[in-house]
Amino acid sequence: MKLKPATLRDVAQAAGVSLITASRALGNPDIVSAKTRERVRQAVEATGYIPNMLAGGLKSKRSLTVAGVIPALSVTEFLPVLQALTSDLAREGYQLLLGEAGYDPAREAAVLDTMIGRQPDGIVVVGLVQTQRARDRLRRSGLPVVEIWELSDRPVDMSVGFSHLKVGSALGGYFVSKGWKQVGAISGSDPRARLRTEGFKAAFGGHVPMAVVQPPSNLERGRRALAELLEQAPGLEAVCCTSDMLASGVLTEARARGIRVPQDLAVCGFGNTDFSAHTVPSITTVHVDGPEMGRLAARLIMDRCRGKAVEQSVVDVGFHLIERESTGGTA
Amino acid sequence: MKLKPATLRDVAQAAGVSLITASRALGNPDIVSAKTRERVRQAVEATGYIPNMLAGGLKSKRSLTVAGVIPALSVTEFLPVLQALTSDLAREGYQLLLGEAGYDPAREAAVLDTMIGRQPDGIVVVGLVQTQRARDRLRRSGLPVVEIWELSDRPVDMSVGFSHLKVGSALGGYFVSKGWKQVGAISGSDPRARLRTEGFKAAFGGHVPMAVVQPPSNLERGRRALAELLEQAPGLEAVCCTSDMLASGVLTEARARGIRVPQDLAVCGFGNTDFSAHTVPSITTVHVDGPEMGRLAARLIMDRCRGKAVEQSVVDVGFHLIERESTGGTA
DNA sequence: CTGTTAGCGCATTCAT
DNA sequence: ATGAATGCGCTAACAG
Repeated sequence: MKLKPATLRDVAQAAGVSLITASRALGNPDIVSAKTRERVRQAVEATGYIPNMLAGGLKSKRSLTVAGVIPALSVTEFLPVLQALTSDLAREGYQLLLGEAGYDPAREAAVLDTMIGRQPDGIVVVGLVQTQRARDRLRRSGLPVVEIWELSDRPVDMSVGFSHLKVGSALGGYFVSKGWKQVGAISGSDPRARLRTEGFKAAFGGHVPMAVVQPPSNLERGRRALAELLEQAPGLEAVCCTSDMLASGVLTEARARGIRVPQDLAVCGFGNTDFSAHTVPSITTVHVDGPEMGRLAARLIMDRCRGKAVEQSVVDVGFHLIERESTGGTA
Repeated sequence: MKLKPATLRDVAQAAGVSLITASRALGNPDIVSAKTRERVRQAVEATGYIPNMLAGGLKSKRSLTVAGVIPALSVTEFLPVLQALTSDLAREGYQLLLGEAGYDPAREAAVLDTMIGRQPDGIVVVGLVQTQRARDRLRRSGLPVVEIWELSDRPVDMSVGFSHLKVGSALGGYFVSKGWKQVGAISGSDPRARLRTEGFKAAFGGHVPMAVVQPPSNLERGRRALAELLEQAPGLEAVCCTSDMLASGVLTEARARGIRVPQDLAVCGFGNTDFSAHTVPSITTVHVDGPEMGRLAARLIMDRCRGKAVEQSVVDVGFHLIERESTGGTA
């Protein structure tokens, strides 16, 4: 046990080579003789050397770090994205620096600033960057930036996502095609959920009874929201929820009240969360490919780091509706 | 839009002071005259300066970064911990560097090495550090390390958690006190779930029909596990699951089969996940305080960074059983 | 293939 | 209260 952690100088000394040779043996092994490489390897082992990436990054301008900013960790719909991002980056030796923006523009701007200060090699933001100031500072940083989970016609840099408005329209169109008239919406309060709900309502001329759910969108609030909605609209035939968890709450509350789904009430969710196929009845929902978005974001950033020109800076990953029992489907 | 991001030198120039005065105006504002401070502030604004924390950290040995290593992001039981950790750290200006160990000792060791290399001011590991080599290297790094979510009698450094074995024993004792004889267990395959199941089985002399669920522990696998268990033990009276999601799957499968819970089959889960109180029937479970563990870990690390001696290096946060309808309770 | 020189951007000595 | 020098640990140039 040494008091001072070993530095590259110690390794070089132990291996009997110069500092830079040791550096190359580790970072660029091909341009060093096999013998030297081996001696350095042994010296590393002997000294317990762990490279100081702060120093390396300062000099080389590559910190092998990517910043990820997410509205809230508690919102499980973002987890698949985060996970794909983390593991794809890790595979290339990059580590994720995590920040929570808390659905608060000022907080987001502050988080992005501290991120930039840590000199990541790229930044992934879940959602669109909200303040103009933050957008400017991101641009000025010159870093690759990917806004994810939502599409922007004018992204800070790159964008990977899907249209929430179109998701809502698709659901609205589906409800219309089913012939339901007395419909309702249960919507999360965040901007993207609202956007989906807007799209849905538009299919019914914009006038639809609605319950808004403050975060977190959990089972309990889904139950309460249905209760609320039924007071507003006792003849409710079908309800569109902005998350599968809310839909699951609706199923639960309906069951507790003896309302049959889908015979008395049709229900749909959003997210194709893993449980949604296995509830009773299974939940009709919209699938979006979170892992794919994470992977794409990782790829775009890696490509940019390696100087590859990115052909497409806005990627629409789309979505698709999955019809299940909760709206009369068979799956 | 400048091509080169502004450095402290640019700020100093713009403010008409020396580099170090600018540095102090930002990092140590009290020891600088109010006038100077204001001029520097304006220069910062004008230049769009964002401090390079790699450089600052290299010199000052404080990176304002804490590493967090988690088995898998997809395991939702760890999210409350992560969230509390992230937000508590953010409040003090620290950012979380996230790593996934993937339930793989070699991977864990590798992740920890790259973490150490990034010179964090502390490291939080969910679970016990698995390899001796990693433990040694962590010790040698001299960094504050908190192992969380599990207790260790011989932690690398500090430990905040609870005894999984005792959780199992408590559940076993509870089942015994209810007079159930034909009991079964549905257990996740990770070491901690197994430990809880061991504790449970011990209360029944160790011989209990069991289904082991590979990750992820989701609703579907809970359903299948019950089906499996019922083949082994058709007379099953009560089943103990290592997560609420599995328990929820059991409820679902039971309902699909016309098995009444709790009359025909009692069920318990683990984690007091937010939905568990609101399913029908509500799920008897074990509550552990994830956020508290996250907060404690953050506090221990912050304290250590500030040179405060930590009085208690192993903290047992305990747990408690919450009796609900799925085992005949009333909540 | 290897070594020498010179910084990366900042904060910690010292000095004034 | 301010400033000048020095070096954190490493790598990109260039040389040999």
